[in-house]
Amino acid sequence: MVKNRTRKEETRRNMLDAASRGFRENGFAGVGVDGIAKAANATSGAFYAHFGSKDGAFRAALDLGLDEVIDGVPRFQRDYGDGWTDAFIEYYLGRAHRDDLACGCAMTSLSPEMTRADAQTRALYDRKMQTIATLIAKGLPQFGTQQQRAKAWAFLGILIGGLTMARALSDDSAIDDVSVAIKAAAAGLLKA
Amino acid sequence: MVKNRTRKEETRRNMLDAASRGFRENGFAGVGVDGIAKAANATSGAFYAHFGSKDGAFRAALDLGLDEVIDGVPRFQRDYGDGWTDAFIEYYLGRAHRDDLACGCAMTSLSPEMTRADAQTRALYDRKMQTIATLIAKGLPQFGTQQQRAKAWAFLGILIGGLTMARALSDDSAIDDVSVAIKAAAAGLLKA
DNA sequence: TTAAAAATATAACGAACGTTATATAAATGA
DNA sequence: TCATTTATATAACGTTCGTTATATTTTTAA
Repeated sequence: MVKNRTRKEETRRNMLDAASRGFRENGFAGVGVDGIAKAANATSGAFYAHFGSKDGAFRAALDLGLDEVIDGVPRFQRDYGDGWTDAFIEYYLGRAHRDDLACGCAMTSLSPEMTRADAQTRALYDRKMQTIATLIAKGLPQFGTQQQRAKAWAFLGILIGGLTMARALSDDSAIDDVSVAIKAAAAGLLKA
Repeated sequence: MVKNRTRKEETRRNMLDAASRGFRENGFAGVGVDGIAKAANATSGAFYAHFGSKDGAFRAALDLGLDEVIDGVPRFQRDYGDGWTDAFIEYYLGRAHRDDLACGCAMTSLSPEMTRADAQTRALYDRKMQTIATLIAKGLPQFGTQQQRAKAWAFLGILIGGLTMARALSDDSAIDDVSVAIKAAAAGLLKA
């Protein structure tokens, strides 16, 4: 029983990993069920047993990806204290995260896909993004909850847009210009 | 000769329009050559005669889409003078632009596709984005060219990320919260 | 050890994919 | 008007798409 549960869950985890990478790198329409299954050393049969549909797998990947943010933000807040936003900005637009298309933040890679997602998936996105905004707002110096929340949304917006733009560019010095500018502006808008 | 040229160019324009809409709404992988051709009341034969490949059509759509920005920014600057940035922000995150997935700004809809585009297309993106940044920087109050350019990049980043997030959300009040917050932050980062 | 159940693999479906080759239609220049 | 060129349509290529049905393997419970 334990062995079975372990084996089954490992297959699922491998496929969820492959789906997460695939959807982030290639978008929902850019990767196929067979491709995801093959990347996880499995087959489409196992894929459908676990996720029911391609949309189901995308939803699971989105769920996991946004949970990584929900887990990550409090970790930054715990590890860096008041300077957590600077550390987070540095990480988010740093080279390592910028270059990691397959495992980077789900907010940047999957948000553009939401306009094409089904209602259930979009509802999930809404809920998780609200949670993320709340977590960020709690970590900002208090100027009243409303202003905190507005700054949290702006913070998310500039990070997502900045990373998207930096990744879209090819020229190294342009990428650097954008990264530096976004970092400064993201820090600045929290202080204002 | 004139009639022929007109007819040919009209077919091309129809297909370029359909490609622009299709790629923005569904992403590069989310729409097919036959679908684009059919949406333009044409066939794949004409498509390949005009664009050579699907990548070629995407490149043409990107080219046109970023040119719309390159034409639009100076128009805002001419029409609104010093207040052009506020007008631009209001337009960019306004309901009409937010809801118009098919014809909205190419920067927001196509930037996420660039990581998967070929080298030629990415080089085109680089060039046009530099042009756009320059146009925006020229319209900002002078604090030295370097700071202007940094602010231009940050301005683009927060608009792209903010619009992406607003479009990704489903709940109307959440969309409103994000839009309001992004508008204020975008205006604020230019004044700082 | 063996029957029952659960997990995974295989095979097949019609449809759509990007692309090429060829056929038809339209426009051009003599 | 009539041959020639150009633009567009049609047909077909092999491949991959998401999904289902069925077969096989693995695990579980007795």
